[in-house]
Amino acid sequence: MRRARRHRKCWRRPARFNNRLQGRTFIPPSTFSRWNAKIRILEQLRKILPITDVVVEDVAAVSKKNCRKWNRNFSPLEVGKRWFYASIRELGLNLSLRTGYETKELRDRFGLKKSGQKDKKTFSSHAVDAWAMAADISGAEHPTETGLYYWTPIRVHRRQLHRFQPEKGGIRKPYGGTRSMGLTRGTLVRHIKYGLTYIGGTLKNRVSLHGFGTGKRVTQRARIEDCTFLTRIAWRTQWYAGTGRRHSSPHLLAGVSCLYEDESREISRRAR
DNA sequence: CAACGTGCATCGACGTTACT
DNA sequence: AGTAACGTCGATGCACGTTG
Repeated sequence: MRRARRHRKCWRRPARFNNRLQGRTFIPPSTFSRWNAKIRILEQLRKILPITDVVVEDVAAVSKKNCRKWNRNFSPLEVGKRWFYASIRELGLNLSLRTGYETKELRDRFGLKKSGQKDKKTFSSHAVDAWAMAADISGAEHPTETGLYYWTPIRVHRRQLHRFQPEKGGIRKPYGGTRSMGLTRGTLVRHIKYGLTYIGGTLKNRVSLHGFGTGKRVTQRARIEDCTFLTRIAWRTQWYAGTGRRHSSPHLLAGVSCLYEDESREISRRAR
């Protein structure tokens, strides 16, 4: 399928003759994407917080025996890590590393417990280790916030652009892709009825809208005229309030990212 | 033993269809 | 018009067997 496409004429395709690595190391695209996502989060956080240090739990790669060279130079984890660490330093941040064992010791020192239930979106299952490592650098004594902010990348299907099975008449319907009716998928929108949502797929001159917090499809037949376009987003974000502690500061509403401060202000104003 | 292929289950996204 | 369910597809992870 994709192989066939490679041989087709494609006048939009820009010249690719000058895309050699030129001394840079190769990172597999999927690896790059994952690590780069963390860097982008870091860059966003830096816009609203005075970050000076970054602590990372340095995970040991599963090494293949008798393959020292592979382990060092080719293991996606090793390559990704090296790229990640270098990127952090390039941002002008101090980078510290901790091993998994050190992290556990820190956790014990702070008297914190870790929960293995990763499906529970709680501080103790996802954030303790990060907090303990950060506290080791910053000197914090106990967690003051146990809420969680979830960032989920909005995924679009780019590879398959048509259904595999042709309709009657031999025409394959469009499927996936990054645009719906000329709009970029993932564009944040305010709909007359459904509110803060983002653009998903399309059907018969209508678009699907997905809830900003949950990503759940709320409608499939939204008219474009009913939408106010706000901005393009690459993540959906959701706030999980910590339990057993009241927040002194008015926290953001579920699903409202700090990137869109105007939006959240507007929404909390309405909620009041 | 590592490397690879295969089958299976699961998840989420997408577009269609049936029902109210 | 609104909703729910459905089938298809891509992505992923796992267990298992085969190969060299």
